[in-house]
Amino acid sequence: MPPFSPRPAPDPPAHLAGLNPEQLAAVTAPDGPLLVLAGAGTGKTRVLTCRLAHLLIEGRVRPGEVLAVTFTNKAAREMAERVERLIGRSVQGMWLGTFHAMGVRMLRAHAELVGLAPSFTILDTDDQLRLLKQVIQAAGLDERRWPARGLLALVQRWKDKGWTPQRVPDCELCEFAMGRGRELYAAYQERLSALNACDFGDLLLHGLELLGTHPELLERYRRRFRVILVDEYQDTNVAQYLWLRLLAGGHRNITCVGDDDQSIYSWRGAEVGNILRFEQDFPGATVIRLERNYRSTGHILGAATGLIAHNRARHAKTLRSEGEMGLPVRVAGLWDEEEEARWIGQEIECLQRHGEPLSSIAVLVRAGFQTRPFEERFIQMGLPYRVVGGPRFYERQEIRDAVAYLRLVVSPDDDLAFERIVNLPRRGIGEAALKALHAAARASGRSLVATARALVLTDDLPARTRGALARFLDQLDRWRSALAERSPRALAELVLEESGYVGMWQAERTPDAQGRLDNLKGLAEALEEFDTVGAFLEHVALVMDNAAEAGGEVVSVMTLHGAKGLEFDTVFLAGWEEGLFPSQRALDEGGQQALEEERRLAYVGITRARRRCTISFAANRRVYGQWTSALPSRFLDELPAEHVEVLHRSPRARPDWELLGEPRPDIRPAAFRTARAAARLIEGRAEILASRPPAGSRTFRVGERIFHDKFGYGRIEAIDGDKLEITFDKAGRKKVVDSFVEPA
DNA sequence: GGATTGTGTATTTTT
DNA sequence: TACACAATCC
Repeated sequence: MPPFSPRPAPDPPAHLAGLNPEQLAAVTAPDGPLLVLAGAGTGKTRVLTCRLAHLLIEGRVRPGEVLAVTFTNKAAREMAERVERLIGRSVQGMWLGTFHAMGVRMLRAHAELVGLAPSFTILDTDDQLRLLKQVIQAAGLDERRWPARGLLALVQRWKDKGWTPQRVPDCELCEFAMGRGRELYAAYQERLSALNACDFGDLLLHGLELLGTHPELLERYRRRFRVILVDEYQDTNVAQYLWLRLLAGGHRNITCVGDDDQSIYSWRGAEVGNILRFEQDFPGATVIRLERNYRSTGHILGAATGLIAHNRARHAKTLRSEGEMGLPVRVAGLWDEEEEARWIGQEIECLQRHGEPLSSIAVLVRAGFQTRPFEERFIQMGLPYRVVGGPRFYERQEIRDAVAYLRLVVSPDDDLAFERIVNLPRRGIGEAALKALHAAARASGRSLVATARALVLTDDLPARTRGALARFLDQLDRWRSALAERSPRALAELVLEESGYVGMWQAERTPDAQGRLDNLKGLAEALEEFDTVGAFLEHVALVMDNAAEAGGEVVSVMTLHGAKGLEFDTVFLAGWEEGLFPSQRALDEGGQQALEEERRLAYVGITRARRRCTISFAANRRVYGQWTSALPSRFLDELPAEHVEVLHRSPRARPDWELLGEPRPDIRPAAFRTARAAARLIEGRAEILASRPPAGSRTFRVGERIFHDKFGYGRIEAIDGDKLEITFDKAGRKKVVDSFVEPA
């Protein structure tokens, strides 16, 4: 060993190792307001978790003094895990979770201050709709003209803005039921508190009311939460923003991390303005930009930044790639959605054959219904896939029913749960009986179950109904007494079995009945993890998680919204057509703002890709069963040409061939596994081989007669570049791209 | 009280 | 096209 070795620079503490200078600055920033503008793939989550860990390790704050909020349970879980790994102990005592989870926690502690009992229930969407429907009926309005759905959307929007009924400005009122919106909203709130219930919006709205009207309480929480951290700040709505501002108002130790370019939830109340205005809200705030992207290759990043540069309302950021340029973003035009699915399926098979894991591949679409052609094709091919974010476990009908049973057993006065399942399975307690019950309940001011107990002792109901109701109440009592004796799981099994609910599905002969029974079994299993049924119900209300999150060797198919926060080596962005993406709705109603949000969505999509990004559009698409033609999305024109390769429909259906390793003979395309599938594949190939020549290769004249595969014969009315306006003999006037048209 | 026909309407979605 | 819901009939 040499006698004198130069003293090595002290290693940074383990939790700070590997951070770049900007990240380090954000992590170690002093107290006070801090905004971290973190572009896509710049290590946003890492900075947030490291900062929290750093503050704890340095002893600047104790776990019990931290409030850390996220938007999803998944993000909260991830954050907890990562912080625990960094600090080497549990985050016990910390307030770490979603806005809503933190809201309930606060509200349970002070429920009586907003007129609720601490055991209040949290309603799901179904309950809300049922309640609103009742409110609309009670107001004597025509339910068809003023549907509960519309009122729900409106009330939700108002709550997102932090408005109680009194605070709704007059100008908002013309929208619903000739200005009666506020009155209906107020009636709904009254019903909620009569039921000792809250909807999701209330979890924050009540909290806001609580802190706003009880200064001593606010002071207490301000002292308690010495440090506040917020993830995805661009997604906060006004209520959440006000809540944070109240809590951070004293010490102003608030760190917000977000990216205005990834704000895609304005339709759910998110206000990009919150992040754009941070420096005004917290004067003297430190703003740190993270602009080094570690995720995507140069071409992908170039395409994404070039696209987003078309937006005006944004914090200017310049994302830089650290790595190689990689492959340009490919753009492919296909004939219709089926061909699009076929082509992408084939591309994926090719990747798979060259050793790419399917789990590193995703197909992203604008709207849920677009997953269908992909599912059909992938099933046909035998390509393993998963639609991520479809109907969520706890939103399934059978699960909600089962949960309603449990709710009713735990709290007999839960009217909404009662209504949901009194006659499910059929017990002969129909609409008429329910109506009578309702009337009596209103008169006595008691719950439906309590009213029913009284009513079965009288002659007010027909004997048959009375018997049925009495039997049901009896069962309820038995289940309730079993509550103390049995484990949550055993209780659920008892209730679902004895009520005949399981039997109802067993008797059903529809193909999905077995799936529902499996789900019920899954529910029972989920109950194992809870000590009490009550704890489980709280979990269900707050954590509408996707079950089966566990990955496998499958391709992910999901919406662009669902893909936020995820990344894949290979991404296919399908359906880039005017009217679909950007969506018609955004185009029609939202003006510039909505268009910019669609563009941000496109930006989110492209930046999900690490190495390969392919965008496709179809010339024809079935919309509500009608064939419609569409033009390529304007976003395609906005991609900088130097980062894009337009694929012409050539026989070379072999993407990225040279960049990938040698074909692995042991992985055969799935389609070759069966002879029938092979035949289909050949069919698919043949179509691509025989496809029309590339756009612009043929010239047309106005007035020329043409033929179009889907619309038949027609006459060219106008020409705009490669777009033709054609009056079809059968299908009417349409705009189509010239490559899909041939001379008659 | 329950089955059947007809009508209307369709993004994005976490909690 | 598909599905959910409401009015209608038995």
